[in-house]
Amino acid sequence: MKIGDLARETGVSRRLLRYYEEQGLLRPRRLPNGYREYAEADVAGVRHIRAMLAAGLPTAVIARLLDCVHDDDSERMVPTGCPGMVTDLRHEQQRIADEIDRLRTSQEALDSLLTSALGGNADPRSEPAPNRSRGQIGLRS
DNA sequence: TTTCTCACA
DNA sequence: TGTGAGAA
Repeated sequence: MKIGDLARETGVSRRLLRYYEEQGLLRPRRLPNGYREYAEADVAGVRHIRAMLAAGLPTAVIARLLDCVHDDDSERMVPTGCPGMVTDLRHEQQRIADEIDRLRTSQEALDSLLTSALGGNADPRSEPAPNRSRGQIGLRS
């Protein structure tokens, strides 16, 4: 199938499908006219890519893990297991945990600043944010 | 319709 | 990570 067909079947834009190829996530063969020719299995492949991206995995890792999963009867992505797969996933798990720690530290610093700014108000996150939308888009009439 | 590339958020 | 535009 051509790129437009795959885009229609998966709901992923043609532009994004080309981007996935560029990142090594899809390997369509080429027709003599240069057009990409995708296999039926690429429909599931795109679903797997979306699922892994949603799990926070970077494309470089997804490229390695893509051959380590398959679909069960109900189109659920299940790992088949590859050497290094668990290591990769654990590493990503740790990276995300570190990122959460970093964000929590930022949040605490901002909470502290806001607490000072509000003069000791109990919960710095309870104060409504200032309304910056007035006089901007969407209000013409 | 599709390709590729550059620029950008 | 993902998009838009432009030229072929």
